[in-house]
Amino acid sequence: MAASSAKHDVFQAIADPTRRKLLKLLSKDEMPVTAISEHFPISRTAVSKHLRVLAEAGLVKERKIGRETRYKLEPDPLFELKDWLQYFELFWENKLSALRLFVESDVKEVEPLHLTKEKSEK
Amino acid sequence: MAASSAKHDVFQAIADPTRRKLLKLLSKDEMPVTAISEHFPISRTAVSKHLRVLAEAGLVKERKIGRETRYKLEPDPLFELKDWLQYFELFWENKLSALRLFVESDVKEVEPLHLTKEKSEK
DNA sequence: TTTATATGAAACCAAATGGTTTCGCAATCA
DNA sequence: TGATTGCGAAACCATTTGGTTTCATATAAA
Repeated sequence: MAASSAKHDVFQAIADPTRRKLLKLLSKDEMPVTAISEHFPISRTAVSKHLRVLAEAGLVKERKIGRETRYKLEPDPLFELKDWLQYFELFWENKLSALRLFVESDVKEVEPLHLTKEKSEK
Repeated sequence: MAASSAKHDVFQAIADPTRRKLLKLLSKDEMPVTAISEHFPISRTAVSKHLRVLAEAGLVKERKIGRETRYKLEPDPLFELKDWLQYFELFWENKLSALRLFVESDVKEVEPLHLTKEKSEK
């Protein structure tokens, strides 16, 4: 199951900014194509093609209702991305550890990259 | 800082499987181009081009040593990806919550989105 | 039954992408 | 001083990508 065999994988699907915007939009509501396209400066057909790419990657699900097709987010495939990222998290954590050491050891300020705070530890 | 202005952003950089493999490889060691290319079925020049894309996205850092150029992973830009993902995590967590509720309350009409079978009844 | 709406399919196009081969140039080795 | 190695730049190529416009079809509304 979840045989993401298709020609479009998640990584490729989210590479395009329009498609990323589509995903956000469809996370809020299930929407028909025409309504969706109103949020974009490109043609309805172009949006439709993006939607197909997303569908092939399993990121949206379509449902026909009368003459319209409604699309909605299907977030599951993003797990793959999360998994992939996880591996690298290891490395930035190492960096953060190094940074923490550095900060603790004295010296001035170091623009904490991203961390809110926490890990004051000890 | 981190003004990811360049023409290649992280999302696009990781869209290509070869580049993803490159990132993993370079997470282990800093390596010169020729050594790197030995891990790939494509030409050294092609690898070099991929490396440039990654560099533009800030995902690798190059260092010249004598006649060779060594590349290593620079994981920071992946934060952007993580942030982006985080938004959607909300949704799959909701799904899990919904699922939990469903299972707990054993109602039938909810149409378990993705799970083909299992826990369909009680 | 006509007419209008919603959408996908097709054909087409320019630009980007992922490759290749050839070439030039610095840096090291004999 | 050559000769060799490591690498990027350039030119080139086929395919993919992100768009467009036009057309066909199914459903809904008059």
